[in-house]
Amino acid sequence: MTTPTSAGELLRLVRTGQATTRKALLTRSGLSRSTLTARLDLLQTAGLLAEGGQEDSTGGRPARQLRFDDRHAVVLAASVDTMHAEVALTDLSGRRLAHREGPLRVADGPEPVLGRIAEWFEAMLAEADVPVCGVGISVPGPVEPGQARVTQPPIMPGWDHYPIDEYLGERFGAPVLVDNDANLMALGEHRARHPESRALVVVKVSTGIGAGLVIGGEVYRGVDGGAGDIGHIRLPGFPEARCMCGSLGCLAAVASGGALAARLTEQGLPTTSGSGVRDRILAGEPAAVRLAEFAGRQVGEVLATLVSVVNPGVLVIAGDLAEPHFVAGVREVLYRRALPRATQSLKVEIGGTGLAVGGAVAMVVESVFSPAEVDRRLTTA
Amino acid sequence: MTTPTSAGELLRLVRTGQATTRKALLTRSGLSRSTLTARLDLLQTAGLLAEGGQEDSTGGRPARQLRFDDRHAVVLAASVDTMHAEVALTDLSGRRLAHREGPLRVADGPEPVLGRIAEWFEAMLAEADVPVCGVGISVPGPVEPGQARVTQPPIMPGWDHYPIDEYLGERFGAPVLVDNDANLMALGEHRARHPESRALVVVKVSTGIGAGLVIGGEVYRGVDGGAGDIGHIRLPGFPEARCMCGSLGCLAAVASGGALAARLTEQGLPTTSGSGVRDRILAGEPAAVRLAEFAGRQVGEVLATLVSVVNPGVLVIAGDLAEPHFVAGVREVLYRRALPRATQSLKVEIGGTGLAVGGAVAMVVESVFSPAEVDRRLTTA
DNA sequence: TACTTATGTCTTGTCAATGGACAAAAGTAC
DNA sequence: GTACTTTTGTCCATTGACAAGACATAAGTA
Repeated sequence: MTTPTSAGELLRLVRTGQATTRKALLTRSGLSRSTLTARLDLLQTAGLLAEGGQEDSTGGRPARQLRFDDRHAVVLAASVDTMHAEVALTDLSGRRLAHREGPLRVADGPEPVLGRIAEWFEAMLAEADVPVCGVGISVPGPVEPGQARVTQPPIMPGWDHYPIDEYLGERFGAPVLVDNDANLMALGEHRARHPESRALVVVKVSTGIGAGLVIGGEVYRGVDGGAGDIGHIRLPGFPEARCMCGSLGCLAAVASGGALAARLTEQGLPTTSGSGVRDRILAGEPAAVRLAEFAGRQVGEVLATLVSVVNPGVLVIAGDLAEPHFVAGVREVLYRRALPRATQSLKVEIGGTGLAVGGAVAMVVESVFSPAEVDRRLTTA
Repeated sequence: MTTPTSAGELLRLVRTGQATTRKALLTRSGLSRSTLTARLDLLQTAGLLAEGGQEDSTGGRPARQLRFDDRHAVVLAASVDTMHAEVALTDLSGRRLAHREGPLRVADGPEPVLGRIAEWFEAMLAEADVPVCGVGISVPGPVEPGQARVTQPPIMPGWDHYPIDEYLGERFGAPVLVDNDANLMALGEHRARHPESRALVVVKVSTGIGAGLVIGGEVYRGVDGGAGDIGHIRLPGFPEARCMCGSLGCLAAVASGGALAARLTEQGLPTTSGSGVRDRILAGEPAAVRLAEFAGRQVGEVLATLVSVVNPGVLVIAGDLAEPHFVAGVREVLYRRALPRATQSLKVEIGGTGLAVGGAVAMVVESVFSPAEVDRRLTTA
């Protein structure tokens, strides 16, 4: 059913901006006009496709633009972080229609956290009365591929195998998708800023350290869903650094926001979290700046290998420590340790905010409006 | 043309062993019997498909087996290594019909080396009179994706951009495909021993050090074709080790066969190449064994990060140094430095011989008999 | 007003594939 | 040897998707 010219595929072409007029779809799909019209009619009556403005005329009648009807449903997305959470109600293009955020301790366990998130969701929904097509949640822990549950999270006590999908699914009557924050940040960054990149890596450095990989346009998870798990690689030379995972000398125990907070506190500058470290760095406190560069270099040691192995086009540093001093440390080691071949066309960037929420929206929209799913709904309806 | 049930796809199902009887193809493809018969007839008259033996009866007429006619053409494959080359004439399943090998210095330049390889090819062809469907060459240097030429090879003087495909293509009247040895070893290992693995890494440790990745069944090359290029990551702690790439402290300058040969020579045990080092290790010479374990640990440092990033199911150590002492060093560091999550289901193995030749054959066969290519030929013929 | 380009809507023909019906082949069970 | 089962081949009418045109509008520019 899902051929390269099925209705679902056509919708994908429009949705991803690869073809936004009937003319473009005609040449791109190779379909005849009659067939194309029939398909588009189906999509339009299903409310998936809408007509937009007009192209500039090239001498004759201007082409009418087609757009994915991104207003006929909304997505609920949430990013749960260690000490903080953020939720958004977006249209299907990821535009934010409403937003909430606030302190929320993931360590309090799933029900308090998800309860608060559900309250936020409901408050946002009260404002706009549109059906919810899906819920996407970003969590700071490992998620088994395809499951909506966290497994053996190091910093999420009480969450192990908690049925996040059931809790939220019953409450909002929509499919619930969950993934790890680094994965979703990578997905969000890819879709929002580097849709053409064949390989992109996001490294999140906050309380912990983790990487997300997007390869060939899809999140790469590895065989056990552990790909990108660089936070607990043991660095040589730090046998005394105790990590919250229980080991000694982990990268996260040396260079994460949590580790730097502890060091600053030792040095008489009480700091409790990665965002506290960030504040001190941004304020220009010398000790914090030195530590940021140091941490950047440590992470850079690992990223040099990562870049040599994966050879990505884009490397994004995100999270609390994603600021110029840290990134300078990363760059310094990266360019010293990795081959020019791997770094010459590499872009190293600082990530924006809201990446995880954006990735969660993308995950939901691409699942709910995948060509196969769209075709299925059109034929059963 | 290439639908999920086209003749080419059917051939692929048979070739990869996913469906080897008409019955199986029927249920698997969902085609009607008439259509399936027509497709199979096409493939049979084109000489691509042959009938094999019979399945065991399940109470009635036993199903006849279908097999890819792996005798109707042959593949010429060659693996060029630094000091040695190996060629094979194989059928389309990769079975060796003839074989040659001998010392051959890649540093002598493309024409002497390719000339000798072409002589071997011709000698082997004289024995069996079957058409050549393609030529596959494995080289110890970087190959631009999709090209049949080496670019800026560190250890192949005179080969830069040499048109290998033209030289051999004119001589044998068949398409010529070229790829890096690590990539082809990974492909060969995947196809021969781990066809189900979703992510497999081969690390070749001989004169140099390089890794090849097979992800989702295909060779992963990264954005610039540099993926797996771990030989010249600079290790901390070896500022004096001069590498043939011109840098200092590269992994290859510390732990490759070439580096160990130099160290052994310094210690009064003259050794010229990686295979010389191998001989001394296998002979149990204490200095060589100690060095092998040392080198294994150094490579293990890098592989710990690789395994954490890629989370492969299989890690194969191949090349001159692929022997138990070296691998013990790798394992020791790997399990100490990487997370259990990444290593618990990881198989660490020692690679067999002839992997690169096997990979070269697979590269050729899969290119020449890809569904798209098969469909194209059936329709034009 | 003439021309150009984009789009919608018919009709008709083509072609691939289905779905049976019928037949034959090649085993097993007794 | 006979009855039954299962696999395979073949023929043919029907279906359904699509292409290819023809024709008609729509909506701009020169």
